[in-house]
Amino acid sequence: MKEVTRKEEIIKTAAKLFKEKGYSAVTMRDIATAMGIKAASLYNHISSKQEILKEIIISLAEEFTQEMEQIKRSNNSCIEKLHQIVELHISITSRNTYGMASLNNDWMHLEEQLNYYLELRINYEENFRSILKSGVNNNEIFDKNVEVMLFSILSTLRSLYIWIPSKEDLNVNKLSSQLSNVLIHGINK
Amino acid sequence: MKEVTRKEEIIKTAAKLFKEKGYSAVTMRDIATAMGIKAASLYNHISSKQEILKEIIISLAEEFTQEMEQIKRSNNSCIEKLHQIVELHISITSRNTYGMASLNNDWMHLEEQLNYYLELRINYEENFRSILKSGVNNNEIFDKNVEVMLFSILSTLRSLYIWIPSKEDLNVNKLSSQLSNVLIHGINK
DNA sequence: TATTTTGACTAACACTTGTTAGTTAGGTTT
DNA sequence: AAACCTAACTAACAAGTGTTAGTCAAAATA
Repeated sequence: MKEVTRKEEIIKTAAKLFKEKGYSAVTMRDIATAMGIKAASLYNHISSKQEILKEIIISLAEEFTQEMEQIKRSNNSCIEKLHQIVELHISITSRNTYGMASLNNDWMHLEEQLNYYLELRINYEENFRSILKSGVNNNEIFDKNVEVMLFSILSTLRSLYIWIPSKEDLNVNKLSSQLSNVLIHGINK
Repeated sequence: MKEVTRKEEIIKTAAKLFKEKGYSAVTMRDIATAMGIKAASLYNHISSKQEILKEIIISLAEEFTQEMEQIKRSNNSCIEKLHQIVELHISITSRNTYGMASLNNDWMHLEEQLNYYLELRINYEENFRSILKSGVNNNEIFDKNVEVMLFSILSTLRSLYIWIPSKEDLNVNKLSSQLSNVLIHGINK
Protein backbone atom coordinates (compact mmCIF):
# COMPACT_ATOMS: atom_id res chain seq x y z
CA MET A 1 0.00 0.00 0.00
CA LYS A 2 1.45 3.29 -1.11
CA GLU A 3 -0.41 5.26 1.53
CA VAL A 4 1.62 3.74 4.31
CA THR A 5 4.77 4.75 2.54
CA ARG A 6 3.61 8.33 2.18
CA LYS A 7 2.53 8.40 5.80
CA GLU A 8 5.94 7.19 6.84
CA GLU A 9 7.55 9.91 4.76
CA ILE A 10 5.53 12.47 6.66
CA ILE A 11 6.52 10.94 9.98
CA LYS A 12 10.16 10.87 9.02
CA THR A 13 10.11 14.48 7.85
CA ALA A 14 8.26 15.58 10.94
CA ALA A 15 10.66 13.75 13.24
CA LYS A 16 13.57 15.59 11.71
CA LEU A 17 11.89 18.95 12.25
CA PHE A 18 10.76 17.98 15.76
CA LYS A 19 14.37 17.27 16.64
CA GLU A 20 15.50 20.70 15.47
CA LYS A 21 12.82 22.83 17.11
CA GLY A 22 10.62 20.61 19.24
CA TYR A 23 7.09 19.41 18.57
CA SER A 24 5.33 22.62 19.60
CA ALA A 25 7.44 24.91 17.46
CA VAL A 26 6.92 22.88 14.29
CA THR A 27 3.78 23.71 12.33
CA MET A 28 1.90 21.55 9.88
CA ARG A 29 2.93 24.10 7.26
CA ASP A 30 6.59 23.52 8.16
CA ILE A 31 6.19 19.80 7.64
CA ALA A 32 4.31 20.29 4.39
CA THR A 33 6.84 22.77 3.03
CA ALA A 34 9.68 20.37 3.82
CA MET A 35 7.87 17.81 1.67
CA GLY A 36 7.06 20.25 -1.12
CA ILE A 37 3.28 20.10 -0.59
CA LYS A 38 0.60 22.13 1.16
CA ALA A 39 -0.43 21.63 4.79
CA ALA A 40 -3.94 20.48 3.95
CA SER A 41 -2.54 17.67 1.83
CA LEU A 42 -0.99 16.06 4.88
CA TYR A 43 -4.48 15.17 6.06
CA ASN A 44 -4.90 12.71 3.21
CA HIS A 45 -2.41 10.53 5.09
CA ILE A 46 -2.59 11.38 8.75
CA SER A 47 -5.45 12.42 10.96
CA SER A 48 -3.75 15.02 13.13
CA LYS A 49 -0.44 16.47 14.27
CA GLN A 50 -0.89 14.47 17.45
CA GLU A 51 -0.96 11.25 15.48
CA ILE A 52 2.47 11.99 14.02
CA LEU A 53 3.94 12.42 17.48
CA LYS A 54 2.25 9.29 18.72
CA GLU A 55 3.60 7.21 15.84
CA ILE A 56 7.12 8.46 16.45
CA ILE A 57 7.22 7.98 20.18
CA ILE A 58 5.11 4.92 20.85
CA SER A 59 6.77 2.73 18.24
CA LEU A 60 10.17 3.51 19.72
CA ALA A 61 9.02 3.02 23.28
CA GLU A 62 7.54 -0.35 22.39
CA GLU A 63 10.73 -1.41 20.68
CA PHE A 64 12.72 -0.62 23.82
CA THR A 65 10.22 -2.44 25.98
CA GLN A 66 10.25 -5.54 23.85
CA GLU A 67 14.03 -5.78 23.67
CA MET A 68 14.37 -5.16 27.39
CA GLU A 69 12.07 -8.12 28.10
CA GLN A 70 14.34 -10.25 25.93
CA ILE A 71 17.46 -9.14 27.79
CA LYS A 72 15.78 -9.60 31.15
CA ARG A 73 14.79 -13.17 30.36
CA SER A 74 18.23 -14.23 29.12
CA ASN A 75 20.62 -16.18 31.32
CA ASN A 76 23.51 -13.80 30.96
CA SER A 77 25.39 -12.21 33.82
CA CYS A 78 24.29 -8.77 34.89
CA ILE A 79 27.34 -7.14 33.37
CA GLU A 80 26.59 -8.95 30.14
CA LYS A 81 23.02 -7.69 30.31
CA LEU A 82 24.31 -4.16 30.71
CA HIS A 83 26.39 -4.59 27.60
CA GLN A 84 23.27 -5.66 25.79
CA ILE A 85 21.34 -2.64 27.02
CA VAL A 86 24.06 -0.30 25.83
CA GLU A 87 24.01 -2.02 22.45
CA LEU A 88 20.23 -1.76 22.34
CA HIS A 89 20.31 1.99 22.87
CA ILE A 90 23.06 2.56 20.34
CA SER A 91 21.34 0.36 17.81
CA ILE A 92 17.93 1.99 18.05
CA THR A 93 19.35 5.49 18.31
CA SER A 94 21.63 5.11 15.31
CA ARG A 95 18.68 4.00 13.21
CA ASN A 96 16.43 6.76 14.47
CA THR A 97 18.21 9.81 15.85
CA TYR A 98 15.32 12.11 14.99
CA GLY A 99 12.68 10.03 16.68
CA MET A 100 14.78 9.65 19.80
CA ALA A 101 14.76 13.41 20.22
CA SER A 102 10.96 13.38 20.37
CA LEU A 103 10.96 10.42 22.72
CA ASN A 104 13.18 12.33 25.09
CA ASN A 105 11.82 15.84 24.80
CA ASP A 106 8.26 15.78 23.52
CA TRP A 107 6.61 12.87 25.30
CA MET A 108 4.69 15.32 27.49
CA HIS A 109 2.75 16.44 24.44
CA LEU A 110 1.23 13.02 23.98
CA GLU A 111 -2.41 13.13 24.93
CA GLU A 112 -4.38 9.89 24.88
CA GLN A 113 -1.17 7.87 24.82
CA LEU A 114 0.57 9.73 27.62
CA ASN A 115 -0.33 7.27 30.34
CA TYR A 116 0.57 4.30 28.19
CA TYR A 117 3.93 5.88 27.43
CA LEU A 118 4.59 6.54 31.10
CA GLU A 119 3.79 2.92 31.91
CA LEU A 120 6.28 1.69 29.35
CA ARG A 121 8.89 4.08 30.63
CA ILE A 122 8.44 3.16 34.28
CA ASN A 123 8.46 -0.50 33.41
CA TYR A 124 11.67 -0.10 31.43
CA GLU A 125 13.39 1.69 34.29
CA GLU A 126 12.19 -0.92 36.75
CA ASN A 127 13.68 -3.71 34.68
CA PHE A 128 16.92 -1.79 34.41
CA ARG A 129 16.98 -1.26 38.16
CA SER A 130 16.40 -4.98 38.82
CA ILE A 131 19.36 -5.89 36.69
CA LEU A 132 21.61 -3.53 38.63
CA LYS A 133 20.25 -4.79 41.93
CA SER A 134 20.86 -8.42 41.15
CA GLY A 135 24.33 -7.42 39.99
CA VAL A 136 24.93 -5.98 43.44
CA ASN A 137 23.57 -9.13 45.09
CA ASN A 138 25.79 -11.30 42.85
CA ASN A 139 28.86 -9.30 43.74
CA GLU A 140 29.24 -8.39 40.10
CA ILE A 141 28.60 -4.73 40.80
CA PHE A 142 29.87 -2.38 43.51
CA ASP A 143 27.46 -1.89 46.37
CA LYS A 144 27.11 1.80 45.60
CA ASN A 145 23.86 3.70 45.44
CA VAL A 146 21.86 1.85 42.78
CA GLU A 147 19.75 4.90 41.98
CA VAL A 148 22.85 6.94 41.23
CA MET A 149 24.19 4.22 38.96
CA LEU A 150 20.87 3.87 37.17
CA PHE A 151 20.51 7.58 36.69
CA SER A 152 24.03 7.99 35.42
CA ILE A 153 23.96 5.16 32.89
CA LEU A 154 20.47 5.88 31.66
CA SER A 155 21.17 9.58 31.24
CA THR A 156 24.09 8.77 29.03
CA LEU A 157 22.14 6.29 26.96
CA ARG A 158 19.21 8.67 26.59
CA SER A 159 21.49 11.43 25.35
CA LEU A 160 22.97 9.34 22.56
CA TYR A 161 20.63 10.93 20.04
CA ILE A 162 22.46 14.24 20.47
CA TRP A 163 25.88 12.76 20.00
CA ILE A 164 25.60 9.94 17.50
CA PRO A 165 24.69 12.01 14.42
CA SER A 166 27.97 13.90 14.62
CA LYS A 167 30.00 10.71 14.40
CA GLU A 168 30.82 9.87 10.84
CA ASP A 169 30.94 6.22 9.77
CA LEU A 170 29.41 4.85 12.93
CA ASN A 171 30.48 1.39 13.98
CA VAL A 172 27.81 0.19 16.35
CA ASN A 173 29.85 -2.65 17.81
CA LYS A 174 32.93 -0.56 18.40
CA LEU A 175 31.05 2.32 19.97
CA SER A 176 29.09 -0.15 22.02
CA SER A 177 32.15 -1.70 23.55
CA GLN A 178 33.84 1.65 24.16
CA LEU A 179 30.80 3.11 25.85
CA SER A 180 30.11 -0.01 27.92
CA ASN A 181 33.69 0.09 29.01
CA VAL A 182 33.48 3.67 30.23
CA LEU A 183 30.11 3.18 31.90
CA ILE A 184 31.11 -0.03 33.65
CA HIS A 185 34.76 0.58 34.50
CA GLY A 186 34.84 4.35 34.79
CA ILE A 187 37.77 6.46 33.78
CA ASN A 188 40.15 6.30 36.72
CA LYS A 189 43.38 4.39 36.26
CA MET B 1 14.33 48.29 42.96
CA LYS B 2 11.05 46.45 43.10
CA GLU B 3 10.84 46.06 39.32
CA VAL B 4 13.73 43.65 39.30
CA THR B 5 12.02 41.56 41.93
CA ARG B 6 8.82 41.37 39.93
CA LYS B 7 10.76 40.63 36.78
CA GLU B 8 12.53 37.83 38.56
CA GLU B 9 9.20 36.44 39.69
CA ILE B 10 8.08 36.34 36.09
CA ILE B 11 11.28 34.61 35.03
CA LYS B 12 10.97 32.08 37.81
CA THR B 13 7.34 31.32 36.99
CA ALA B 14 8.12 31.08 33.30
CA ALA B 15 11.05 28.75 33.89
CA LYS B 16 8.81 26.38 35.80
CA LEU B 17 6.30 26.29 32.97
CA PHE B 18 9.04 26.01 30.35
CA LYS B 19 10.31 22.93 32.12
CA GLU B 20 6.90 21.28 32.04
CA LYS B 21 5.96 21.97 28.43
CA GLY B 22 8.88 23.61 26.70
CA TYR B 23 9.30 27.25 25.68
CA SER B 24 7.16 27.07 22.54
CA ALA B 25 4.18 25.44 24.19
CA VAL B 26 3.98 28.02 26.97
CA THR B 27 2.03 31.18 26.17
CA MET B 28 2.30 34.57 27.74
CA ARG B 29 -1.24 33.98 28.98
CA ASP B 30 -0.06 30.79 30.72
CA ILE B 31 2.68 32.69 32.51
CA ALA B 32 0.31 35.48 33.47
CA THR B 33 -2.37 33.11 34.74
CA ALA B 34 0.20 31.32 36.87
CA MET B 35 0.96 34.66 38.48
CA GLY B 36 -2.67 35.69 38.85
CA ILE B 37 -2.44 38.60 36.40
CA LYS B 38 -3.25 39.31 32.75
CA ALA B 39 -0.80 38.72 29.90
CA ALA B 40 -0.51 42.39 29.00
CA SER B 41 0.65 43.19 32.51
CA LEU B 42 3.78 41.15 31.99
CA TYR B 43 5.02 43.80 29.59
CA ASN B 44 5.37 46.31 32.40
CA HIS B 45 8.35 44.24 33.50
CA ILE B 46 9.75 42.45 30.49
CA SER B 47 10.03 43.45 26.87
CA SER B 48 9.22 40.14 25.20
CA LYS B 49 8.84 36.39 25.64
CA GLN B 50 12.27 36.06 24.08
CA GLU B 51 13.78 38.16 26.83
CA ILE B 52 12.52 35.75 29.47
CA LEU B 53 14.22 32.85 27.74
CA LYS B 54 17.41 34.83 27.31
CA GLU B 55 17.52 35.76 30.99
CA ILE B 56 17.03 32.16 32.04
CA ILE B 57 19.57 30.59 29.75
CA ILE B 58 22.34 33.15 29.44
CA SER B 59 22.70 33.76 33.15
CA LEU B 60 23.10 30.04 33.75
CA ALA B 61 25.49 29.57 30.86
CA GLU B 62 27.64 32.43 32.12
CA GLU B 63 27.69 30.98 35.61
CA PHE B 64 28.95 27.66 34.25
CA THR B 65 31.56 29.40 32.15
CA GLN B 66 32.85 31.47 35.00
CA GLU B 67 33.14 28.55 37.40
CA MET B 68 34.80 26.40 34.78
CA GLU B 69 37.48 29.03 34.31
CA GLN B 70 38.10 28.94 38.03
CA ILE B 71 38.43 25.15 38.06
CA LYS B 72 40.65 25.19 35.00
CA ARG B 73 43.05 27.66 36.56
CA SER B 74 43.38 25.80 39.85
CA ASN B 75 46.37 23.59 40.61
CA ASN B 76 44.38 20.51 41.47
CA SER B 77 44.82 17.12 39.88
CA CYS B 78 42.58 16.26 36.97
CA ILE B 79 40.53 13.85 39.03
CA GLU B 80 40.11 16.58 41.62
CA LYS B 81 39.00 18.94 38.89
CA LEU B 82 36.41 16.42 37.78
CA HIS B 83 35.08 16.26 41.32
CA GLN B 84 34.75 20.02 41.23
CA ILE B 85 32.90 19.93 37.93
CA VAL B 86 30.44 17.38 39.26
CA GLU B 87 29.90 19.55 42.32
CA LEU B 88 29.43 22.60 40.10
CA HIS B 89 26.67 20.93 38.11
CA ILE B 90 24.91 19.59 41.17
CA SER B 91 25.15 22.93 42.90
CA ILE B 92 23.78 25.02 40.04
CA THR B 93 21.14 22.46 39.12
CA SER B 94 19.85 22.07 42.64
CA ARG B 95 19.41 25.82 42.88
CA ASN B 96 17.74 26.09 39.50
CA THR B 97 16.16 22.89 38.21
CA TYR B 98 13.63 24.78 36.11
CA GLY B 99 16.14 26.95 34.35
CA MET B 100 18.37 23.98 33.60
CA ALA B 101 15.54 22.42 31.63
CA SER B 102 15.44 25.48 29.35
CA LEU B 103 19.21 25.52 29.07
CA ASN B 104 19.13 21.94 27.86
CA ASN B 105 16.03 21.90 25.72
CA ASP B 106 15.16 25.39 24.57
CA TRP B 107 18.46 27.02 23.70
CA MET B 108 17.63 26.72 19.99
CA HIS B 109 14.85 29.26 20.47
CA LEU B 110 17.31 31.95 21.45
CA GLU B 111 17.58 34.46 18.65
CA GLU B 112 20.09 37.30 19.01
CA GLN B 113 21.88 35.44 21.78
CA LEU B 114 22.05 32.08 20.04
CA ASN B 115 25.58 32.50 18.75
CA TYR B 116 26.81 33.82 22.06
CA TYR B 117 25.26 30.84 23.82
CA LEU B 118 26.86 28.42 21.38
CA GLU B 119 30.23 30.04 21.97
CA LEU B 120 29.92 29.61 25.71
CA ARG B 121 28.83 26.01 25.28
CA ILE B 122 31.67 25.09 22.92
CA ASN B 123 34.14 26.82 25.16
CA TYR B 124 32.86 24.92 28.20
CA GLU B 125 33.14 21.60 26.44
CA GLU B 126 36.60 22.44 25.21
CA ASN B 127 37.78 23.16 28.73
CA PHE B 128 36.22 19.94 29.94
CA ARG B 129 37.95 18.03 27.15
CA SER B 130 41.32 19.55 28.04
CA ILE B 131 41.00 18.44 31.61
CA LEU B 132 40.31 14.87 30.52
CA LYS B 133 43.17 14.97 28.03
CA SER B 134 45.71 16.14 30.56
CA GLY B 135 44.40 13.45 32.89
CA VAL B 136 45.24 10.91 30.24
CA ASN B 137 48.69 12.43 29.73
CA ASN B 138 49.29 12.42 33.50
CA ASN B 139 48.34 8.78 33.76
CA GLU B 140 45.51 9.76 36.09
CA ILE B 141 42.91 8.63 33.60
CA PHE B 142 42.61 5.52 31.42
CA ASP B 143 43.73 6.04 27.86
CA LYS B 144 40.27 5.30 26.52
CA ASN B 145 38.45 7.34 23.92
CA VAL B 146 38.32 10.83 25.42
CA GLU B 147 35.26 11.79 23.38
CA VAL B 148 33.32 8.85 24.78
CA MET B 149 34.30 9.75 28.31
CA LEU B 150 33.41 13.39 27.78
CA PHE B 151 30.07 12.55 26.26
CA SER B 152 29.19 10.09 28.97
CA ILE B 153 30.05 12.31 31.92
CA LEU B 154 28.58 15.45 30.44
CA SER B 155 25.34 13.70 29.47
CA THR B 156 24.88 12.58 33.02
CA LEU B 157 25.61 16.02 34.43
CA ARG B 158 23.31 17.70 31.93
CA SER B 159 20.47 15.39 32.87
CA LEU B 160 20.64 16.19 36.57
CA TYR B 161 17.75 18.63 36.25
CA ILE B 162 15.41 15.74 35.52
CA TRP B 163 16.52 13.70 38.46
CA ILE B 164 17.38 16.08 41.27
CA PRO B 165 13.86 17.44 41.97
CA SER B 166 12.61 13.98 42.86
CA LYS B 167 15.18 13.59 45.62
CA GLU B 168 13.85 14.81 48.91
CA ASP B 169 16.23 16.55 51.34
CA LEU B 170 19.09 16.88 48.89
CA ASN B 171 22.57 16.80 50.33
CA VAL B 172 24.79 18.38 47.70
CA ASN B 173 28.04 17.09 49.13
CA LYS B 174 26.84 13.55 49.56
CA LEU B 175 25.30 13.32 46.12
CA SER B 176 28.39 14.92 44.68
CA SER B 177 30.70 12.30 46.10
CA GLN B 178 28.39 9.43 45.14
CA LEU B 179 28.02 10.62 41.59
CA SER B 180 31.72 11.41 41.17
CA ASN B 181 32.46 7.96 42.45
CA VAL B 182 30.22 6.26 39.88
CA LEU B 183 31.41 8.46 37.01
CA ILE B 184 35.08 8.04 37.84
CA HIS B 185 35.27 4.47 39.07
CA GLY B 186 32.37 2.89 37.23
CA ILE B 187 30.22 0.17 38.70
CA ASN B 188 32.16 -3.02 38.12
CA LYS B 189 33.61 -4.77 41.13
C1' DT C 1 -1.27 67.73 50.20
C1' DA C 2 0.04 67.47 45.43
C1' DT C 3 2.50 64.88 42.15
C1' DT C 4 4.61 61.17 40.21
C1' DT C 5 5.41 56.32 39.70
C1' DT C 6 4.10 51.60 39.78
C1' DG C 7 1.74 47.86 38.11
C1' DA C 8 -2.33 46.28 37.22
C1' DC C 9 -6.38 46.51 33.81
C1' DT C 10 -9.47 46.31 29.08
C1' DA C 11 -9.54 46.27 24.28
C1' DA C 12 -7.68 45.42 20.30
C1' DC C 13 -4.25 44.36 16.53
C1' DA C 14 -2.22 41.50 12.95
C1' DC C 15 -0.66 37.10 12.37
C1' DT C 16 -0.29 32.13 12.95
C1' DT C 17 -2.27 27.83 14.33
C1' DG C 18 -4.50 23.06 13.29
C1' DT C 19 -7.99 21.53 10.68
C1' DT C 20 -12.16 20.97 7.36
C1' DA C 21 -14.70 21.27 2.96
C1' DG C 22 -14.86 20.92 -1.54
C1' DT C 23 -12.43 20.42 -5.97
C1' DT C 24 -9.63 18.33 -9.50
C1' DA C 25 -5.95 16.11 -12.42
C1' DG C 26 -3.96 11.76 -13.24
C1' DG C 27 -3.67 6.80 -12.60
C1' DT C 28 -5.93 2.24 -11.86
C1' DT C 29 -9.59 -0.94 -12.03
C1' DT C 30 -13.91 -2.69 -13.97
C1' DA D 1 -15.01 3.80 -22.01
C1' DA D 2 -16.80 4.37 -17.37
C1' DA D 3 -16.16 4.38 -12.69
C1' DC D 4 -13.25 4.83 -8.97
C1' DC D 5 -9.33 6.02 -6.21
C1' DT D 6 -5.22 8.64 -4.91
C1' DA D 7 -3.15 12.60 -3.51
C1' DA D 8 -2.61 16.89 -4.49
C1' DC D 9 -4.87 21.66 -4.55
C1' DT D 10 -7.47 26.40 -2.99
C1' DA D 11 -10.14 28.66 0.32
C1' DA D 12 -11.59 29.29 4.55
C1' DC D 13 -12.58 28.71 9.64
C1' DA D 14 -12.36 29.51 14.55
C1' DA D 15 -9.22 29.69 18.06
C1' DG D 16 -5.05 31.16 19.87
C1' DT D 17 -0.56 33.87 19.44
C1' DG D 18 2.70 37.83 21.08
C1' DT D 19 2.30 42.41 21.60
C1' DT D 20 0.71 47.51 21.80
C1' DA D 21 -2.11 51.46 23.27
C1' DG D 22 -4.43 53.71 26.49
C1' DT D 23 -6.54 53.86 31.17
C1' DC D 24 -6.63 54.04 36.11
C1' DA D 25 -6.35 53.07 41.25
C1' DA D 26 -3.17 52.76 44.80
C1' DA D 27 1.36 53.56 46.66
C1' DA D 28 5.53 56.30 46.99
C1' DT D 29 7.65 60.61 46.79
C1' DA D 30 7.93 65.66 46.75
